[in-house]
Amino acid sequence: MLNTQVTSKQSPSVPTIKDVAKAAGCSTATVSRALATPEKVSDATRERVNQAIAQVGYAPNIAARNLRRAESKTIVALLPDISNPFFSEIISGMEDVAHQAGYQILIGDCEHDPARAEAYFRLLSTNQADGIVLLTSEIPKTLIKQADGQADGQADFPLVMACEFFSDIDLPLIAIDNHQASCQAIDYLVSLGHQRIATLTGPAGNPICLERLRGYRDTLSVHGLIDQVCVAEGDFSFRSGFQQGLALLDNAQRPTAIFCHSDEMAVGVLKAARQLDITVPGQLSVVGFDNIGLSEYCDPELTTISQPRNEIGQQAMQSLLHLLRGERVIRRQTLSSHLIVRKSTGRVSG
Amino acid sequence: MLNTQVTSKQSPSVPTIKDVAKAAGCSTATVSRALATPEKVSDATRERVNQAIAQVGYAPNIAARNLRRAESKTIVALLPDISNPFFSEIISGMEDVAHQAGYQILIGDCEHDPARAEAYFRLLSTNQADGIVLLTSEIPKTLIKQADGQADGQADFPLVMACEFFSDIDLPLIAIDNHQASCQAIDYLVSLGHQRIATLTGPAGNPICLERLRGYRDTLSVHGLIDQVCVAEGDFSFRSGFQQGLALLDNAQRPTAIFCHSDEMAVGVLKAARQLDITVPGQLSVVGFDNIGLSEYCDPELTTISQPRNEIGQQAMQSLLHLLRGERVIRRQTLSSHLIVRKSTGRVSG
DNA sequence: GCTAAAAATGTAAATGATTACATAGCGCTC
DNA sequence: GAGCGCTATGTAATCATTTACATTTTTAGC
Repeated sequence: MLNTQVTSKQSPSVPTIKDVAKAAGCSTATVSRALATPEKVSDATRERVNQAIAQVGYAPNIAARNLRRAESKTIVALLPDISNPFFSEIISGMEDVAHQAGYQILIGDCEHDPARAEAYFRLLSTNQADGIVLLTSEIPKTLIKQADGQADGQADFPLVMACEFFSDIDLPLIAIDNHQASCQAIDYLVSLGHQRIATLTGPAGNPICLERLRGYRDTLSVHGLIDQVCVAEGDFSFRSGFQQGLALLDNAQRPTAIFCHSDEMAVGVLKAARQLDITVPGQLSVVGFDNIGLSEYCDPELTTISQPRNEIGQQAMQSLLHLLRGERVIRRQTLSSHLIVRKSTGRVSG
Repeated sequence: MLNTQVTSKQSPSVPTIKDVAKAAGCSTATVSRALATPEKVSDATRERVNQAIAQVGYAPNIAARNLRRAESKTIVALLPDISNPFFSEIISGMEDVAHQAGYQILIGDCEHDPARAEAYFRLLSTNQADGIVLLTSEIPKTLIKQADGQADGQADFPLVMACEFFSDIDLPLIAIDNHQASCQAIDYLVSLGHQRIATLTGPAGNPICLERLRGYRDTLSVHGLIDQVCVAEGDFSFRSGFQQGLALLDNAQRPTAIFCHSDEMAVGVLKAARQLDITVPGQLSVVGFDNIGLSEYCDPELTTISQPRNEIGQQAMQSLLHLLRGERVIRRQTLSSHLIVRKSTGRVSG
């Protein structure tokens, strides 16, 4: 008689739910239930199953589970540029909540390339992702329109926005009040005696920058300074801060204060001022935005607006999880920002 | 007769390979082949299949594919701290290569927590990830030991290290020569006349820091300055640079130069010097490490060591892809770093 | 035009888990 | 002790794709 105990599988292949069932002396259904809905299984069986799992070293095959359940337990965090430290704390907040709920975060770095954004959106339709937290408005709007095509107006498309938003598409949003934050910064500068206040925005057309710009204009208006409006456009980077800083400052009629839409641009402006021998805050006040780690360590330390980044991330993920459970979601959650006064701002010089 | 044209599925559910097969008038196997191995299908059929795919709007279900192929096309990039901008460019390099080959990058932020690292390693055994690029040595070594348990000594475990490494575990590694880079920095400082040169390292025991420390010691030794060795320990952050900077500098016998193991720590040291009214580079020279974006924008601009971060990422991913294909892999790839001299270093003052 | 080899295609099993449905067992009531 | 309801469990279909193997068709050589 031949050896009937042929090794049915070549190597000690990774154990499946069948192996557990065999070891526990029950069916695969019971094992599955013991894991997914322990309360539906008798104490004795549950105990046996758990021992069997430990004994054979079982770990569920997630691809199989995902296939059957038609979900991936993966959330895409879509952002414009991973090298911007602004996002890391938001991601961190998202991960806290996501991991708790058994979800993973896939970071989608668009690098300002629409094709990348599209690729990440495609993950939704191929069941590789269950939802998206959108941290940029720099993507083709068609991606959302086609995805969001619900007749009832109330999108149940699993997408929430954080920080950034679209002016013409209504999606659940977690963000600060950019208009108000901007007003606060300009008010503060005016209170220091500044009259020629410039602002250095992010990319043209970016809705949050437009909000901030509106706050800038409104506040100047309130103080009768509307004819002093002076706007330069950057892209949030050190480099654009430096370049636009030079352009704004190398000028007899130069501003006495610059309100920047990111801390990195503010640091670029600081460098431009140094190069032109303009002292900060003596001859120039600079305000940043975001309160990234650097703002405490540059010279001079940066006056800036702080966003509750971790909380934004948490809330965004929380909202998305609600959406995924089919629950209704708050359309707009506004978290509070605040102005942090450090050393880069001062009273206007004679 | 009843309406036989009952909608077999409730909603216009997402099309599967069966729908394509039906539309193209062939079997699912042929459709699958037309996609995976087009050369095995006749021109006419391939054409019909492609049209059918476009017609029904088919996209393959990845979970099913992953299950069947027992792979995930996902690579984990495990790093100690996502908020460190040093990593973003490496990730970017990894993504370029990975996407080209049809792989995704899952960023695993360990946040210095071993449990997180373990969770990401578990993705391997559950088929949720195909390989790991390890960018930190701050993980429990047992994770690798148990995973790497191959008798032949030549690990075919799908893991490569980049930048960081273990002193006692031999894994494929892509990195610069930290010892040499450190020698170069110290040599340069000595050539400027410095004798009391301190070094501010990363976390104690970190192998790359030990390498750099060795270079520091060796070079001082060569110049007969071995009795001037002065070492402080940080953790790569702004904050630790500032604190250790104060400790090193608030002292009559203070060093005239500090070699920091990260740019952020160097910027922290700059702040400490400002606070103590020590001019840089007049009374103190500072050298950083990594050449992150900030180093051109701080004051003074930072002399630092540049690592080819994008290339490191590319090579690391390339090596991992080789491993995954079962090919042999270069155990150690050393890329070249170089010293970038800016404004934070100068001749020692009388 | 026949045959063998090669190419193209189809059939059906397999991947590993979940779950609708069926069934068994038990305790309880009347 | 028949009937009911409840819990616990098993059976087998299902998810969407890939692929070994079988079968058919085409090509080429003579």
